[in-house]
Amino acid sequence: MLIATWNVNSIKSRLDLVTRWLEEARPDVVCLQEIKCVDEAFPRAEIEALGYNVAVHGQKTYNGVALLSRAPMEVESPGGLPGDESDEQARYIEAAVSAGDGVVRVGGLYLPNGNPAPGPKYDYKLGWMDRLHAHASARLKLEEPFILAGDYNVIPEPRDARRPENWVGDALFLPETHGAWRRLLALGFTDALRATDEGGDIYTFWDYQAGAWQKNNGIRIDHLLLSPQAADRLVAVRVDKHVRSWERPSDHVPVVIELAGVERSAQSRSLFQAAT
DNA sequence: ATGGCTAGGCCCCCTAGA
Repeated sequence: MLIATWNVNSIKSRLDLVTRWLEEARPDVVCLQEIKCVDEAFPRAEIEALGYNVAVHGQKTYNGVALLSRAPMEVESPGGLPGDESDEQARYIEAAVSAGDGVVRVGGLYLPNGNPAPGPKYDYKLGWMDRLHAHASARLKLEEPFILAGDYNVIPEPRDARRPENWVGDALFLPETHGAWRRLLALGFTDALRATDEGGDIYTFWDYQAGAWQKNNGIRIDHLLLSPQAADRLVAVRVDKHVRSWERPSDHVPVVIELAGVERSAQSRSLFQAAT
């Protein structure tokens, strides 16, 4: 079973690339972030035509998340991250996806950027991370395969940036951000990429500006965190870096994991096969 | 990054991103 996350930076501007990548990668479940549209404006029919069920938690202009699944899914309603009824930003969606004779729970998230820090936006980021911690802790008690995937806007360590010195003082790299990230992992999550590759120079975002892509001046901020039951089944992780070189790309690229012991849909394929 | 792109909005200049 292939599960992916991708910040597409507007689904309307990126629809052609998204369909191209879905046909190429054939993931079973996809978490999309920054769709930047209301639910009604999501290009549902075009995605469904590729064999996906679609669940959307959007808003006008900013943010917005969606889940795509080949298998039937039961979506948590209403969307949004629990813990603050007054929060109107569309940044979290969760569903239980049927997988063989079992279920895989997937939470798709778009964690606030938080800049400039300090300030109200950074306070919102830290508050959001506190709420994510509380929600994740409750979900882990279910002892299910659970994947929290998305754009975390967190550079976990210096090796996750080509130029870490550029990020000192940034909301993505501040000590308080790192503390909240580590508390989340300490609940019992596994950072999927780090479970399979201890090296540096693995990035998921390259800025549009200043030739960042050409210089490989990237950062790793898109992550899949796995519950113990999911980590036990982790087979492989892949960053689809080549998508950044496509025409009119998102500034983020897809990250894909393969879980074993969960039946693959007939049309999906193994990461190992895809890599050859 | 002192912000060099990119996207959305009601839109010819602003906000936001990371």
